[in-house]
Amino acid sequence: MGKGDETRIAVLDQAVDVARRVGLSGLTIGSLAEQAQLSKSGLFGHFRSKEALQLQILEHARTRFEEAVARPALRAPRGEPRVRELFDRWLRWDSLPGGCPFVAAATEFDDQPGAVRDRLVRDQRDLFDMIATVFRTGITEGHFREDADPDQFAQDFYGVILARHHTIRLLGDQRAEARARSAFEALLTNARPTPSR
Amino acid sequence: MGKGDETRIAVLDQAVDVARRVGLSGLTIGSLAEQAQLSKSGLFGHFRSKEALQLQILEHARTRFEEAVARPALRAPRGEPRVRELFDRWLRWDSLPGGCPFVAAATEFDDQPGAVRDRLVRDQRDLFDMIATVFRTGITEGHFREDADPDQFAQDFYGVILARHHTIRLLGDQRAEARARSAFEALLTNARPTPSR
DNA sequence: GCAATCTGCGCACGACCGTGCTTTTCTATA
DNA sequence: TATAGAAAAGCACGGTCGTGCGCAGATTGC
Repeated sequence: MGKGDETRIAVLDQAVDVARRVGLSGLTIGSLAEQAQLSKSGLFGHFRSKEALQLQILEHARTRFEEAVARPALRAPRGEPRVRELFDRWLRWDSLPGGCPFVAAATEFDDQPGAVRDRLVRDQRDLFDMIATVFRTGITEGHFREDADPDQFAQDFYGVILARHHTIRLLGDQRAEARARSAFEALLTNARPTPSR
Repeated sequence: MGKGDETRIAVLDQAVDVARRVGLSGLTIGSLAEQAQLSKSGLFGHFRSKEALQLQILEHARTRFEEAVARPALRAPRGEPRVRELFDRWLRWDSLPGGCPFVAAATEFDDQPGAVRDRLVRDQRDLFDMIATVFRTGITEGHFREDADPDQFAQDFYGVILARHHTIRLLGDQRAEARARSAFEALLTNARPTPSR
């Protein structure tokens, strides 16, 4: 890895953090260069356009997410423990300063067609698929009902995270954390097989 | 109401629609003027700054929300019917082109201190309080358990709406609507008194 | 250790931003 | 209908945005 890639990655690291706070369009090349102690054109040279920069930021964020949330969760035992681990790590990921960058980006770009949006859609779809897949391991393990709907669970799961995200970030209400966990427990309870009597 | 107020309100009407799509900062005075068939300075004259414009947009959006969602819902019978009516109307409100403007604004400003954010916080808090209050009528009516937590319900309620918002707007998955309704039913079921056996 | 390539800087550009000031056009009232 | 006042336009400003070009210095492969 040459010097070029080195600084490019350093820039992306910072950029992801900035994107958490101000989003992908709020982010400006000038201010990013300042933070990275680079000239505007010096930084710009590494990416050929702002859109390319935004795409690389998304890619970088995804890598980070996989390292911090997805991959470790998949190492937990199949079924409910894995679902729990996923939820737990997701909350921690969303608790980093600025919150989950995908949430910010999704709200920004859901009405702006283009390559960034396309990429975002792909990532979001993968996220949902992952939740559903992890949930399915719980069905085959007998932790959850046979007739439970993994896609329904995925959407509900994400809703719990989003509600906590909004409540904590905007209202600053720390009790949102406990409520999210409580909502998650309710989700699991509803998914479990009804005890045969 | 003189001519001034007339056009000011017409501008705000359009501005709320634009804000749904691009948010409060994405919105620009120039493009807004073009849409309203006004000169940039002509439009600007009605608001003394962009921040003032953003604040008035929020106020206008809130008025619209109250007309379309809050007030009509409060006319439904106390308890579960009222909760249902609230949910139903909320979904319809979020289904307008661009989605709920508060969701967009909240994500934009949750990290940008200032008057806009302050206003947003107030509105969001009122929203949550309203949900909780409506839910409480269900407790006193005996539709919901005595020990149910209205604040928990409010956060869960909002989570269902947010998850649908994201899934439909970004992924374009129309099944999200049905899943949201299903999640809402589960919320209600969990809140009902356990049948005495 | 030299040469070639790569990295970063300085500078400038055109576009658009929010915002004022001045002038023209419209509106409402006496 | 004349006129005071409101509404809108015209124009210009300083600033910042993304982007391009040419050059100096650093890095790297032989």
